[in-house]
Amino acid sequence: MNQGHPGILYSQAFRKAVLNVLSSLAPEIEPVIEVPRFEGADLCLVCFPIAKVLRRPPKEIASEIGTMMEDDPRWKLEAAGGYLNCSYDPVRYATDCAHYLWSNLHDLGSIVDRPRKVIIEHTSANPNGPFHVGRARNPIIGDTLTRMFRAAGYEVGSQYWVNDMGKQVMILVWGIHNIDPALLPPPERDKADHRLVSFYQEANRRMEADPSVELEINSMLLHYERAVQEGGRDRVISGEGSAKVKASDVRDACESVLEGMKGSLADLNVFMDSFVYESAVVEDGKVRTVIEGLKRSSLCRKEGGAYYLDLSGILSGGDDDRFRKRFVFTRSDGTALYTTRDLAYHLWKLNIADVAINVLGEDHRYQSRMLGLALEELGSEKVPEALFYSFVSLPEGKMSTRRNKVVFLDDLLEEAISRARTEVLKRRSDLSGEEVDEISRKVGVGALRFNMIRVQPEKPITFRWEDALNFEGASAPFIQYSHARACSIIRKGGGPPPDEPDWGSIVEASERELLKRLVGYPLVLKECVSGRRPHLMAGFLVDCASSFNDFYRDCPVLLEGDAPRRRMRIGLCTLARDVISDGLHCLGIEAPQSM
RNA sequence: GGGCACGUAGUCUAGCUAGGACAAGGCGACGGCCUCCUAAGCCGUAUGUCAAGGGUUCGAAUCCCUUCGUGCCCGCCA
Repeated sequence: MNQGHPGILYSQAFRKAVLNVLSSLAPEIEPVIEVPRFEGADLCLVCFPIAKVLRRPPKEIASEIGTMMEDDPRWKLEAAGGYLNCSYDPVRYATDCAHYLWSNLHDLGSIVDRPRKVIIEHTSANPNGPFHVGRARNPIIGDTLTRMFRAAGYEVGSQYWVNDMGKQVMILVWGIHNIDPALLPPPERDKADHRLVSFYQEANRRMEADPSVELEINSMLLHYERAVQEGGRDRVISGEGSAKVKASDVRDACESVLEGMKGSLADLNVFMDSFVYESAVVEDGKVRTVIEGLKRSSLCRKEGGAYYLDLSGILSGGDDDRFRKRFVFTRSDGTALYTTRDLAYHLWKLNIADVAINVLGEDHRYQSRMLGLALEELGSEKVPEALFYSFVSLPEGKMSTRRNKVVFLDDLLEEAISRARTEVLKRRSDLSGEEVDEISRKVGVGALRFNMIRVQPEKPITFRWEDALNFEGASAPFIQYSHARACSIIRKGGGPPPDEPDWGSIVEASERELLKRLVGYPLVLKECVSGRRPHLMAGFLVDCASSFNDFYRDCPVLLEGDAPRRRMRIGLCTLARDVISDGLHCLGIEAPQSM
């Protein structure tokens, strides 16, 4: 795992050298060594803390430590202000970076030596209609994280927790069985989720207008839960006055809508490893077991017939009676709630994984905290981690499926791909129709995913078409373009060098900068994974592409007359190509060979 | 009422977890670069009380406190 990474090796060596001198000067001090912001040095020793202990000027200490340190062929030292700057020998370091990358090209990401089982739950949107852009960050963050864990060597599975027992779904089911399709507007897309969402929307309208509809839906919900609990999937759950609905129809409806939703995910290069249905944890008795367990808790209280955990001693905040801190886990009629089923699911999940990560909208913060507390109360030694994201909003405000004030993910994607197509056609007249299609799709999907992942999840995003579909500057196409350029050079240069080139001919600053940049890949991936900060990869790849563009500008490859140097530069292109395509792969963005 | 987030140039963001040298990019604006490996690129110019105030520190965008603004949540809904 990252053995022999030059960045780590050099900084460890520098620290050791500093420590050697410091042991005689101020043995108790732990030196502060960091990477300086400005260019011109690779590391610096911050001398202010030492100055404070020794009660001498930092500037003086910096130069004194500098002169006391033994000469090392790997670097040059220079005192500046209160800092002792360390600049690596440029050719030596670049050569080491290149050699490291070349030797590890096929397993650059691996950072764990023993696989740990990780389950990442994400998306988990109610199966009642197409995805809208408001929650589009969820599958993108979740899938990106999954890909990164996998690249880093973890054993990882992504799970979609399907809510097939909630009211939203029952509204949809009621609608499908009670509304005449002829009365509905034609669907905007021939896809199950788009076809069926109109039933959901119309059912909502009828429910708001007619209280008896809501009563019927609630009753269906109750009968459905009993049927599932008792294994009676064939049982009729609807009442006298409305169309006959069987328990199994609910699951069928969910699966139909989900088929459509899976299609949207696949279009985004998002693939789930498994779908876990809520009804499954009810059916197999997990929910019942959880309820029994919670009833034994010292925090358990009963009011009416309902049971809850009293969390007022744990959760902070005001104790006004209107804002009770209760984790209710059974209704007075004895039935379970969503949170109870969620708890059962998590208990099972934590049992089969070392780490469980949930990608959740910011509206789930409170609930997620409650869930964690309930798990602890049940004696679970593990609690899921949560990665929260803020919603994508429209310039005019929040999106809502119910009120039909949405941008559908499918529409956004289609627009992105068609916008990409016009860009491709603008530049390339030599491509076949299929090639144009393929490049447009890769660029369109990439632009979309990049835009959603580049921002820290907890920061809000306002959706604007012109930003989302901007193909210039810090964007996926910018990175893909550099990749395509590298591919083109390699192709025209006769393919990647069969053997490791002699890196000794590296002279140009932009060659060295490119290598320094690229060698950061394993470290960035590690930070993305262990810090659960997938957005860092986006910025890193922009930097890589930018460094490659500098190299491209300064260093002709195919026109280079000196054969070893030409080979070395094709080697550099190969390294850049592979690091960029690995990084893009982590982001679920395809790297075109040509564009 | 309370809890939890967020606030960085016209605009969008990085940097904040682990405080360090003049706050880094993108878009937009303006001006340049295709007889040379893909101009989705490159070069240059202009733009900032890092929301405000206080504190800790040799040093604060970063840590602490207060205030303001925005969003989310506080159901025997999911």
